[in-house]
Amino acid sequence: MNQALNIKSATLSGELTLTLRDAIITGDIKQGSKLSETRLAKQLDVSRGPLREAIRRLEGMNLIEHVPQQGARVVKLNKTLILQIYEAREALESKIASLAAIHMSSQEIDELHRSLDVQANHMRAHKAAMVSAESDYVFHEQVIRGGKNKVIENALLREIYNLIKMFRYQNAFANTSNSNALIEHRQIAYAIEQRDAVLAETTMRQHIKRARERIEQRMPN
Amino acid sequence: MNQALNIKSATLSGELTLTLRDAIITGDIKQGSKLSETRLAKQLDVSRGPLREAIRRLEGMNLIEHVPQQGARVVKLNKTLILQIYEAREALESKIASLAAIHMSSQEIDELHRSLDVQANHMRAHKAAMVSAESDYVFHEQVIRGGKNKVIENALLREIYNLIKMFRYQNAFANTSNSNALIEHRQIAYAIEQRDAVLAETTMRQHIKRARERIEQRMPN
DNA sequence: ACTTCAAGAAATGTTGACATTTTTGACGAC
DNA sequence: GTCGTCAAAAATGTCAACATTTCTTGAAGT
Repeated sequence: MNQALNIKSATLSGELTLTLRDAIITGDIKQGSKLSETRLAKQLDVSRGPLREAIRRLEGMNLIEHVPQQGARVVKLNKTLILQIYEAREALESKIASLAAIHMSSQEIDELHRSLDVQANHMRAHKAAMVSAESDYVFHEQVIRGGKNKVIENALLREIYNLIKMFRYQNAFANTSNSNALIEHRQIAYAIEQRDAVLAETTMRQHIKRARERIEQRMPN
Repeated sequence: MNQALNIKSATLSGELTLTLRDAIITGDIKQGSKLSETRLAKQLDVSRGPLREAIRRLEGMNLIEHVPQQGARVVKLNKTLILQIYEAREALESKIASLAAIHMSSQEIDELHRSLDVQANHMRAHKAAMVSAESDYVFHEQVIRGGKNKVIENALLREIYNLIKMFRYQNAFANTSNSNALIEHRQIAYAIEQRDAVLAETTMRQHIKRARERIEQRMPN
C-alpha cells in the first residue's frame, strides 16, 4: 500500500491527509459531500484510525467541516465564502509582503526574480497571455516564505491557499488569472528588492484586491 | 479556568481537546514539554484514540507541534514567536474591525457599548487602572464575531487568541494591558457605530500595534 | 396520502491489542 | 572517557472489535 502510492510520508495518516486533500482540491470528492469513514476506509484499504486523524487535520485546513456524531463534509465554496477567503488573504498576504521586503535574503530575492523570468519565458514559448496557476503559486509562496513569519505563513499556506487552489481548480472562469499578473508580480518583486516595505504591502494588497474584484464581478451566486 | 471539566462536549475527544487546551494555556502542561500519549491516557483514564484526535486538533490551533514517530510537544513562546503572533493579529484584526463597521447589526453594536460600560463599572468598583484580561477578550471577540467573516474569525479565535491567552496567563508582565485600553476600545466602538470602516481599521491597528510595542520593550529574550 | 414510531442497518465514537519505530542504558572496544 | 553496538523498554502508529448514536425503512394508524 505504502509503496503503491508515489507520495512518501512517514506515516499512513500523513499520506491519507495528502491524498484526501488533493481529492478535495481536484473535486474527486465533491463539495458538500460526506466523507464516510467506513466507505473510505474500505476504498483506500486502511483502518479508520489513521483516516480519522487525517480528517481532523483537514478540518484544521478548513477543507472539511465536522459535526459530532454526524460525520465530516467537504466545504462548499459559495461566492460569499470565496470573497471572505480573499479578504483574509488580502490582510495576511499584504502584511507578509511588507515583512518579505524586510526579511528576504538577497539570495531569495534573486530566486524570486529568476522564477519570474522563467514565467516570462514560459509565457513567450507558449504564446500565453496569462501566467499559469502553478507559476502564480510559486511566486506567492516564495514571498510568503520570505516574510519569515511562521504564524502568517501557516495561516496562508495551510488554511487559505488550499481553498483557493480548490476554487481555481474547479471553476474554469477562476483559472484565468489577471493578464497583468506578471507585471504586478514584477512590481512586488521590485518593491521587495528595494526594501520598500510600504510599497510591497500596498502593491500586494492591490494585486489581491483586483483578483477579488474580478471574482465578485464574474462569479455567479 | 479549567472549565473543561464542567463543559459537556458531545464526544470524549472534544472534551479532551478543551481539557488539554486549557492545561496548555495555564501552563499546567509546560511549554516545550512532550505530550506523552501513553502517560496522558493513563492519567486521564481514556484510551489513546480520542487523545490522538485531540492532539491533532491542538496541532491545528498552533498549540502543539507534532513530529511523526516522535510525538507532540507544547509550543514554546519565545519573544520572536510572540511578536510574529502579534503581526498576524494586527493584519487580521484590523481587517475584521473594518468589516465589523460594515456588518455589525445595531443590536450587536449596542451590546458592544454595553459590555464596555460593564467594564468601566467593574474598573471603578475595583479601583483598577487596567481592564481585566477577560474583559479585553470579551470586547475583541465581539468585534471579531461582528465582522461576519468566518475565515478571519477562525484564524483569530482558533489559532491566534489561544496563543495570546497562553502568553498572557504565563507572563505576569504581559497581563497588565495598556492603561488606555478602555479608551481605545471606546474609540473602536465609536468608529464601528459611525460605520466608519477606515477609522475602525486604523484605530484597531494602532491598538494592537501598541500592545506589540509594549511587548517588544518589556519582554526579555 | 401523511404522520408516527419501532426495529434493523449503518455510521460514528471508543477501546484494547498488536506492529513498528524510537529511546534508553548497559556493555565492550578503542 | 568517548564512542559505538545491541537488546530491552517504551513510545508512536495501526488495526479490528465493541459501544453508542444516528439514519433508514416500512408497517400501523389517522
